[in-house]
Amino acid sequence: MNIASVVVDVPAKQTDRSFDYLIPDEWLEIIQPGMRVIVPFGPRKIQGFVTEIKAESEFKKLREISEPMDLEPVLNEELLELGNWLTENTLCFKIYAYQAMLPAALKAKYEKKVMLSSDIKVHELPAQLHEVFYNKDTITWDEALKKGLVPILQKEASKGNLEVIYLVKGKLNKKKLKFVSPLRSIADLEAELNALPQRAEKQKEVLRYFVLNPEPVELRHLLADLNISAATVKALVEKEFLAEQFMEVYRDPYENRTFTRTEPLPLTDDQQSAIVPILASIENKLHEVFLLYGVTGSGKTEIYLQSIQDVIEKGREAIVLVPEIALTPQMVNRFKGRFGNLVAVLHSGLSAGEKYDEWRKIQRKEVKVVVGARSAIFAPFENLGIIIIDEEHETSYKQEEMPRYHAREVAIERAQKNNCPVVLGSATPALESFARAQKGVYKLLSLPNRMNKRALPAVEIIDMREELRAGNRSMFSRKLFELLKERIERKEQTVLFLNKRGHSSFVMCRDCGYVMNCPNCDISLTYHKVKEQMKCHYCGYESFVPNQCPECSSDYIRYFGTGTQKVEDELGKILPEAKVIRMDVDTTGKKGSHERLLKEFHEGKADILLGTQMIAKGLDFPNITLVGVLSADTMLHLPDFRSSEKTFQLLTQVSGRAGRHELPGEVIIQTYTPEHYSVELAGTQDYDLFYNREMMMRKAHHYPPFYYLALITISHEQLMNVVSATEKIAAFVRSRLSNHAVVLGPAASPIPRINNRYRYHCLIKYKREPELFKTLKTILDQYQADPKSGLLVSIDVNPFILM
DNA sequence: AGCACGCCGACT
DNA sequence: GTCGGCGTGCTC
Repeated sequence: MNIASVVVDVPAKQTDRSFDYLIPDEWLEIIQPGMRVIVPFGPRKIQGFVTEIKAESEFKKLREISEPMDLEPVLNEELLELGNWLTENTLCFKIYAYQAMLPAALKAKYEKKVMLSSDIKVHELPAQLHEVFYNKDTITWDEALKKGLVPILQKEASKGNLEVIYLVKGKLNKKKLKFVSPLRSIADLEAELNALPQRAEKQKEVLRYFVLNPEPVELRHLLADLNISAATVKALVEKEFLAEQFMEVYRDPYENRTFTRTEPLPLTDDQQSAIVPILASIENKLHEVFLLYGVTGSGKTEIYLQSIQDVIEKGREAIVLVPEIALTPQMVNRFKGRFGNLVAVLHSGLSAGEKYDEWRKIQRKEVKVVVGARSAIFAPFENLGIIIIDEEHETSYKQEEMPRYHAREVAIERAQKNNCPVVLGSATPALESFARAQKGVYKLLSLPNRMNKRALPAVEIIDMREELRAGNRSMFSRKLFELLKERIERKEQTVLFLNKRGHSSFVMCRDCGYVMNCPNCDISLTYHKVKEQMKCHYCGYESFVPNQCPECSSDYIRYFGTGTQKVEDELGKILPEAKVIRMDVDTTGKKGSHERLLKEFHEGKADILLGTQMIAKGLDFPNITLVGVLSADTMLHLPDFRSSEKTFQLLTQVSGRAGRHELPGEVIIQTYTPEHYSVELAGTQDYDLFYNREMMMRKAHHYPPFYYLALITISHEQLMNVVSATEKIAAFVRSRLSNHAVVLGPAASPIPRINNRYRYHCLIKYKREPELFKTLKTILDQYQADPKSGLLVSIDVNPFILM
């Protein structure tokens, strides 16, 4: 058993398999499946994952593993297997699957260097190189490139005077601090204390400290607490009374915060009947998927908490997924408050190092619960007792890069392997989920009432066309304006929600209708006020803001669309006395600013919170009594079969922000299409009716949940080439699938060109096609193996964005 | 992905 | 005759 199968860190068709290596004797007992290793691969050294240990290999001329990168496996057996599942189900390279399961800090970085050969002295090299190798024996390849030294270095390398070496960086990246601890017994310390001369008062003080606190203490703290210098400690270390050592510490992002301990709350009858089946599933180690369908404010979180409590008591572990934007301090507090330091938190606001530390806590089994965004589904627990996905309908659970997985599917796969339940919670379940619950694939648990029977807020839908007809050209309806004023007088708070997606501010000429487009992509440029320029969201192209129309030279060229800044400006005009906090990508870019702004609002430092998507969730402040949605229908007309569903969900979520506490809430939804069922039914908050209506639409148009989808996108610099390639691919797919499947295309992608590459796609709608994955794999094999054609083919199984 | 190997055009 | 262009194919 001295051969390791290794998946190497080279994302390419030809290397998407394992390579066998000999394990050197010194590592024989150490190297295990799931560890990262450094291996020679051709002329360089790269990172790889050991997937298997075996006794024999087909391949004869095996090379040796250079060294392990971990002391213990970073992927356990279950995760290694999950990697295979991910690879097969999302059609990605194996290496991508493994990388997706680990914190970014564990991803290898490579460095190429030129090193002086051991038997060579600097003066034996050409004079030109004397300076660069003066008192060091390596230089980086980058430096050599910059200084134009590559040719001469290569010449010396061929003579054997220099060597090109490849380093794999990013081994253990733990934060270590210097600690001091006593090396002798307390009695010895006391003896020394008495033996020390009078003038060694400082040393005595240190000894006295350790007599009282014999545990290791961080050097920095010791020095500060006793007001002594490092020299004092050093003297005692030299006399071998104390020892210095480096110990791993965690960068704890929540270090300076205290969490108020909470106890389980008594459950309402509804909650009680919902939690019973979950607890039974935990008790019997049964894999079941529950859809916890509960209106906003119905107390889903308490069910999560008490289920987790039960899991922990049974010695098992829990994963809680929360959408990134809902992963607020409030949310974290609820879990930390209940389970204290048994909780690890993983979200994008953490630095790479902090994320790695949280992950280490999981790996070292120091925590029992992980709360995190999508990728937390890969937490390296070994004895999962429950997986909870809150707001399960959120589209952010689908990863849009490789591997294009959906956290819900991964959760179900992991839960199956761990014989534990999955709880999907939502007030507005994804249609797919609710349909499965209807069919009995998932078990439906309902919480139809808000806690303490508090009423859902009253929702009023305002027809903005009427406003226009009545001569109101502002973006605030008369009703909303009136209520806003009222709230300010009553010192109550308002949340204004701007649905910006798809309608970011663009520049348009009012005379000729000219819209400023990106020269590389077929999409309009977005106006950025901060930098006072136009920017392309897809390729990063930047341009100045025109003050004259390039087409007709009109001066009436203005930015259009309602960005948050614009709303803020207008608010300043019509309600100058209102204090507004704006939350969007511009104001929350800096780390911690999101939290700070919410805190300020919570403390009542503003009357109005104005924002986009990011304020739709988790906001639970007692003083919010009015919610205004400025334009409900901005994303209704996107080329996306889920746009109605998304609109309904978003409006329902936003409405739920109002009146969650004692004060009753009011909601104003402004729209240009009040008759659209997703707007209308969001007004009455009638999910069931919406579900029925939307299901009819989906059935009629052959969309999920009636059909599965797979999207093939092909791009090339030449339009002709994309079209013909897409035609070929579509024809091939048609020939291989049954006639129950619908193959649409070739069709231009909704964004027909990105970065000067034309994009065409082919959409497959199917129910049961055993040959489909094989077919898709064949397509990928053919085009990925042939990069010189210039064609890029990407496949998204169950796409969420059809662009 | 790198990188080496290899087979054709313009230079010391 | 060689230096170097980047097409082709391999990496255990």
